[in-house]
Amino acid sequence: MNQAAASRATMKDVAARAGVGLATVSRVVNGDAKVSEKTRILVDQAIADLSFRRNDSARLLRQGIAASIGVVLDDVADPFFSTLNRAVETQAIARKTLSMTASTGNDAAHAKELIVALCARRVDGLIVAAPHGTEESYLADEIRAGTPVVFVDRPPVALKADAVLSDNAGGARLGVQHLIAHGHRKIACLSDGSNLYSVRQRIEAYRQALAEAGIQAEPVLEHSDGHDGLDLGQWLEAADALPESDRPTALFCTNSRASVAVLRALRNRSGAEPGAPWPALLCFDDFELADVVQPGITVVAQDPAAIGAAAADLLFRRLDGDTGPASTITVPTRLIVRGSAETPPVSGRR
Amino acid sequence: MNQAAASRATMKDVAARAGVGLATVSRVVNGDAKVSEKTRILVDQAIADLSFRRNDSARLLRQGIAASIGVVLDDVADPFFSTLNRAVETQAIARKTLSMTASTGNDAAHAKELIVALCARRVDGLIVAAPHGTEESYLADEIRAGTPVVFVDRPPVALKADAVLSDNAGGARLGVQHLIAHGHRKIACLSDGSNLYSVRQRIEAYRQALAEAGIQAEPVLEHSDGHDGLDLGQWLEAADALPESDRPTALFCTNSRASVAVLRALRNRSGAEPGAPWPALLCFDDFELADVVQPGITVVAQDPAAIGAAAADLLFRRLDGDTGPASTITVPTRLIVRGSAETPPVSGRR
DNA sequence: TTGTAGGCGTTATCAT
DNA sequence: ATGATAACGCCTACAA
Repeated sequence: MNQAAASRATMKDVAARAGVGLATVSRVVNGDAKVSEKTRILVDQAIADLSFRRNDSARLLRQGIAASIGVVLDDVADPFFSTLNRAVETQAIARKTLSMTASTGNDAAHAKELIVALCARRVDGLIVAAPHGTEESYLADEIRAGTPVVFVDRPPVALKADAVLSDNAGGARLGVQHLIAHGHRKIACLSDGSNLYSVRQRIEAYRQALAEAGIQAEPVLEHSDGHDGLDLGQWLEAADALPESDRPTALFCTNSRASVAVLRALRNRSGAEPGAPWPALLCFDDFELADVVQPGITVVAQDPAAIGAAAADLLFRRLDGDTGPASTITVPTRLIVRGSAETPPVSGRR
Repeated sequence: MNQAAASRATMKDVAARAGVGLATVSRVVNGDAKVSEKTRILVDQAIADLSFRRNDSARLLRQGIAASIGVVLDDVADPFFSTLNRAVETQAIARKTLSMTASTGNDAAHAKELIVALCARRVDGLIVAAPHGTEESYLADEIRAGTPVVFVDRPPVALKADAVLSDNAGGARLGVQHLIAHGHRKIACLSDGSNLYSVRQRIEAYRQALAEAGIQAEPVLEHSDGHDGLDLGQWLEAADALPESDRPTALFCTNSRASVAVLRALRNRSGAEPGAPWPALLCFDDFELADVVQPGITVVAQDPAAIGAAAADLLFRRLDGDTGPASTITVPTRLIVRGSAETPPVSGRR
């Protein structure tokens, strides 16, 4: 019965069984017009008998393409990147292209290994969120060698290449202005991941928005991981202990990790009764259940699906032969008002 | 300068430039011992000059392996599957194996296309969450042809193959018992995705737990999508309108989509003041911020990372030649108490 | 319409 | 130690 467990039948086998030439089998398999009905049936029978399936790896090697792309992201389990990844995958599948995904863990050395491995497989192209500290020279080599690369979430630093980014500056600015419009002047800026390009952009925009509104920036109100030896919870405790006139009345979280940390800390505020008032809160990056938390969290939402789709578009355009200059696409962000940021500046007694 | 933009250098090119034979280049590239220092330097130089990089696709074709696996899941953007995916990827990378992921959207026909495409690429093996309605015959063919398949999240129905599952029954049973232990007898069972194997298992366990406790199952208290024409919000409204003696005092959500819907509905309960009491709530499947919502949501947590790791383990064991009988691994679930389920049965007046 | 032969970029088996 | 040469499984002129 199941005689062959190890190796699959090849076209040669099919040709032999059908008593025809190799090329004829190829023609049948590819639906090539010129083959007589008689031999087609013969071949189809042999194919069925041997349950032959064309080996696409061999086919693609011969044709010099891979019909697959590499997708290199910080972490495919992260909601932002997984959504981006899904959008890329959808575009790819529509073009009969498979995607090989790999997570860098934000480690530049690991990223390099992955990218090199992908290029060694001769993927048709690459979509990359390059970790901080990536030496781009090897990427430049790959691009020159003919593997187009589209950067996502962070632009290349010393490289002219396509990129798709969130409107970090615009979004952050809008968010901070929103807080200012609601009367806040003491606005803290909280970050976890301050070596990330996107986060740095947002912090910069925060400062600028303050300046534009004629508000003096105060370093005490800025907290980034690893900059003052405190974690976010400790920082909030310290802020609570500030004299009322210095205490922040609003919190701007520049990324979701900071947001989650802040939400947890606020939730567990020592000695607070359940309904104690929160400072105004505005988070960059939307998250599931942001509308369910009490109060609903106002956010500047990114659109990871749009980023992924745009990146795939760009990449496939290159694969289709577009040799135009490198372009950078900025994907808009959106302010979603849910209540947490629309409170007046009363410094919540804790 | 950049003369070659189109095609990369091949070993043949390197051999020519170094003035050596093809085989020698191969030896150098692979660090094969027997090659003189002199020629090695020569070849290395040529490699550098041409910035040659071995084409792994060709190499792997020759060696008859793919060094890559296929990962077919409902949706790589779903938190459960993306975490599972990440775990698989980690194991794969450790074995110098790349993973090609593909999302089925829970569509059996699409899943088949993806799997067939993956097998045509001759992936070494497959990790699959098969959509409901999958005809398994073609999978059986692939397995017979030598591509091992490990099922995740749902077992094969008419197939003897490896599988890694959550302890759906045990977890659901534990959860319902927890509610019962807190005095509840009117426990609703809410599902969104009732054609999913896992959800069906949980519903079944819910019924059994009730029966074991001597509680009469009441169909009115069970709601599944598409079974009564109501969405979850409407169902909750209807439940609120029930006479107090029939009204559920506790809610058991069998999956995260139901959980989210319920959380939203409870949050927006018509005419409820912010602090209005909730019924006891217990959700199957953990989620980010489950501890931040007020009250914290008690859940039966799954361990998608463990599932992914176990599946990869199983698959690689097969690839290493294990021909033992198919095994099914059940990954334990864990009850995480956070407050939402530990309230006595007072039917919250809305 | 059909078959033969050469090649895609490697590796593996022979000799030398 | 090194080099031809034949595979791997397929596609594609070119012939027949």
